[in-house]
Amino acid sequence: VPDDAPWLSSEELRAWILLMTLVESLPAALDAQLRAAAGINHFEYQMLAGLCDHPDGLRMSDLAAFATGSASRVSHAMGRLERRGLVRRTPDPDDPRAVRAHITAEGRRFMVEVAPGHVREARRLVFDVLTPAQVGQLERIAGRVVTVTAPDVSRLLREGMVPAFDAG
Amino acid sequence: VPDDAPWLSSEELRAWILLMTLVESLPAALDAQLRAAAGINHFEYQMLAGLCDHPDGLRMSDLAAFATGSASRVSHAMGRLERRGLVRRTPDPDDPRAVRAHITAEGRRFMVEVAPGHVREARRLVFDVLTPAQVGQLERIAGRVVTVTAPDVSRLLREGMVPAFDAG
DNA sequence: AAAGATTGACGCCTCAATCTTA
DNA sequence: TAAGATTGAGGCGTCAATCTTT
Repeated sequence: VPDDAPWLSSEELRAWILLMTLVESLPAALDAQLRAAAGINHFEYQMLAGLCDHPDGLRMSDLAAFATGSASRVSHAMGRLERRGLVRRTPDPDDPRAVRAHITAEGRRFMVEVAPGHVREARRLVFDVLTPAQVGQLERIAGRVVTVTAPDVSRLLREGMVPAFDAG
Repeated sequence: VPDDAPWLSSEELRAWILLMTLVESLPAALDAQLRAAAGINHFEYQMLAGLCDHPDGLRMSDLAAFATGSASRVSHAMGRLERRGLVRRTPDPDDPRAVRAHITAEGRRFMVEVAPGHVREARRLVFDVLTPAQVGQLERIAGRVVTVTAPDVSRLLREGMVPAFDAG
């Protein structure tokens, strides 16, 4: 396998091992905090955060792109959140085939309660251990990789759809 | 919430969104490639890679630390791989309570076949889109975060236990 | 045919309970 | 009591099938 770079250099290998450890352990840590504090996982949090920023609701397919999940996954998760009264589904006014997802008043209260603890956890796990320069490097590195692993999200972000829960 | 930095700056937020997209999409992409090519997931691959580098086998608990998973997860995964003839379990010669996991000859042939495609995928998704400088930045950034999210792995790596499958 | 969405079966992982040996 | 490991139940996500509307 001559041209095709059969294996990684020792530097690449160290980076790879640490990256694999990161992508395995960081979601686990975020899930653990949210599960203990609020009984939801990080995917459900992202969905709620996205819905918080869209008072008119989001179509299920847009919510799926937004939270980086399949249509099926979003549908199942919406069912769980709906049972808890945190979200609501209505027909889409524009397209009769589509369904529009909304956050409820109770869901909003829930997020106001949960978000600060989650943000603290994000700081503790990531930003507190990085320098400002490293935060910039991380943004560019993750941006490059995501271009390949999640091109649709990459495009959404480049087009200015910035999904942020503003906690206030 | 004055002192406690209630939310993220816009730079931190961009980095966070991209990082979340990364940790969600990269494992999914690696799982997809391995599942299509070899019928295993990335966690099972990591276990097999670790066992490849240890001809005398590894205790289950060491294998768990190594692959960043719980004892239960490793036990279930070993059961699946054992059914396919890729690994073997023997009593540990030193500690009668412990179990030692080994890769079989068939498992070794399997990895020789599967590893190149997986490495190509790692290159395609990560290293091909990063500069050498960014690979170094990534190593340091991931190393910092992992210190918090997976301190045990961090310690193992610092102590020189470098788990690499050398493909040859 | 194809887009938007849902459903149920199956697979993997977590959690708590259990077993064995120290 | 605790360490090492296994087991089974239950939860979440994937996949394929399905339904409706265009």
